[in-house]
Amino acid sequence: MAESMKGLRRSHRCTELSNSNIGETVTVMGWVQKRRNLGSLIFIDLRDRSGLLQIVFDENDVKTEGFAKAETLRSEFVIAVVGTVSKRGGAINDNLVTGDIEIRANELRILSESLTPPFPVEDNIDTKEDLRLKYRYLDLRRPELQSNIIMRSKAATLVRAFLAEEGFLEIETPILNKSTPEGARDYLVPSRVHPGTFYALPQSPQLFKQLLMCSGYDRYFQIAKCFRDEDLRADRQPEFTQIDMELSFVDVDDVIDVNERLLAKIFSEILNVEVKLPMQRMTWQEAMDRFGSDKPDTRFGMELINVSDVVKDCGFGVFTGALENGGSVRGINASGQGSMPRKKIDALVDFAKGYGAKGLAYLAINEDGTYKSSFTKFMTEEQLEILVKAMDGKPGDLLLFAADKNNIVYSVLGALRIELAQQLELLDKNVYNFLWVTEFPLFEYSEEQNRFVAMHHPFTMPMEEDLMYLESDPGKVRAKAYDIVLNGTEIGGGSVRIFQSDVQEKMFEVLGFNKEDAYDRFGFLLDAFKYGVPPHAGLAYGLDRLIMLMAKEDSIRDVIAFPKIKDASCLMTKAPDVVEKKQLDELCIALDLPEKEVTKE
RNA sequence: GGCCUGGUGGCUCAGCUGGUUAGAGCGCCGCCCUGUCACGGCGGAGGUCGUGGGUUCGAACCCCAUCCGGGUCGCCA
Repeated sequence: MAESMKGLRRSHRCTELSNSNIGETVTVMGWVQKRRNLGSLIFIDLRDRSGLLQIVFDENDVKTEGFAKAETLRSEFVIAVVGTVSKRGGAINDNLVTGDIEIRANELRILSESLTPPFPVEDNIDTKEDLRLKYRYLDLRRPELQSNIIMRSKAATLVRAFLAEEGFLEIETPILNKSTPEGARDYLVPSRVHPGTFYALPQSPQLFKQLLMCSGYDRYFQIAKCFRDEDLRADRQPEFTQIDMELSFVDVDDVIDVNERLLAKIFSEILNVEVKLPMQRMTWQEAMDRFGSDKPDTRFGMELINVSDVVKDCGFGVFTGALENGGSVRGINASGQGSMPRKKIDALVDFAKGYGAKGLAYLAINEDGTYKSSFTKFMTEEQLEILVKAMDGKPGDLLLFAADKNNIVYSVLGALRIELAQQLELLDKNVYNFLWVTEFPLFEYSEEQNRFVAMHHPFTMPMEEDLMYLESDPGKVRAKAYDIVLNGTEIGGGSVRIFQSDVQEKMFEVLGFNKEDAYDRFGFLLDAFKYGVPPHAGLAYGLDRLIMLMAKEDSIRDVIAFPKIKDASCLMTKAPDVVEKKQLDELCIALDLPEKEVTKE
């Protein structure tokens, strides 16, 4: 019995009304949040994206028929109400923006009825996420998600306005692309016109934005959808959004400068947080040495301390063995945690093993200055004392040590540091610590592939002073690459690009591509570089992660309208799904599946 | 692919070492109620304990398998 809204026009959103409108006749439309039926007086909280507004139905105002209709109202019905803005007849509700007014209804129309929703449409973190995602359209009605989505929209608008002001042009790049060899797995799209061939969805607009620089567009940006067919995480979705930009005739500092001002603008306008500029910077090596991470969370201390020199002659084989294998021994001081129960320490040891450690050595300093430790018996009193001193250990502290190859030590202690901070509740979501991490290594060695691979991507410019090592000692070469880190999350990254073909060719050599391979894959870019290419550099943000942190959420799913679950499927639409055989035939695709039948006739 | 964790009315949970009829709050339905806003009062409905198998006199609970979520490692240039 849905009614028409014919003849009515919404005059205000719920919270656009205030006591300055008292006496006015208005028309409001929205969803029934809640009804309170007192018998011959019915209160409704009306909800729209702006908030809540109380409607009161009194038979004297709304007539017998209208009142009877009001009695049938239930949660999530969509209604239109014509009535008079009035001062509240009862007490003021301080919890509502509109808590001092109400609408006395003269006319009610039920525009749409609703089933009882499967979960309450209110801020409520308890409902299981799979249910919320199955009914995402209801979940999205909740104020928390509405405010996240609205914040996201505001941020996008600000980005566009700011970058336009700075002379950037917004240019779209193709979604149907050529598959790239390195990097993440591509999502593939079969070509009907060219059977047996596939487009790839973009992992980022990287090559196109470089070409735009070649074409003279100077300063480009795009709020771009990107796709990577890899496993999901709380902060990783198979499709996500980048704020992507590229600039010509610039170097590292130019990119950093414009982006610091962009971030400051967004945080100021949306969160009213004033970001101090310039932001802190740190080289990759310093970040690893101090925090065991290339995206350090600088909201708390507990920094790594290298004690390799202190323990090099001790009797503890775990320590000396690691050093003999070219590794290191490092520790963190969980100050004040010396009385941590054995069970909890054991859990930390298990945690460390999850990151590749063979174990985790600990030393608790009791309040009386004595030690409780997993390795005291291997070291002399004097050696222990020097170690404790190196760690700045005080009574009541807990020292944790990892001994292994450097990359394992870094990753174990880096992760442990975050884990402890979480346990100790040291992470304040109201604090925003920005950090630029610079001078990343150009390559990392892949044990699996037995060769160097690009840490950022193969078009990243080496630092001038390291160019001489490009062939002789690639592992030593640092890149003009930078990440922007916020509270331990990488929210963006970029680099200065190679624009000289001889450097680019050397780069490909180190990566193990021969000239033909390189041309086959990136020939269009290499050719473009032959016709006049400006020095250029760029950066891309993960918009989802940025908004997640601004909204103080723990998952990017809470800032994406229609996210996918862990297995990359959508609980609401059931994508991905099988397709009709006819569609496959047209694409000349035959399936060769392990088991299940997958095609519906 | 590995590890950790969860699945009990619509929702959120409790349910002891395996023991009688599986409970609570909220929600839902009906009746009453003129100032509620966590409205109130009275009454009521609603459960294959994710699924399949096993152990047992007896299984929500133990075992095996499996399905569905979440976190994480690998992976993500």
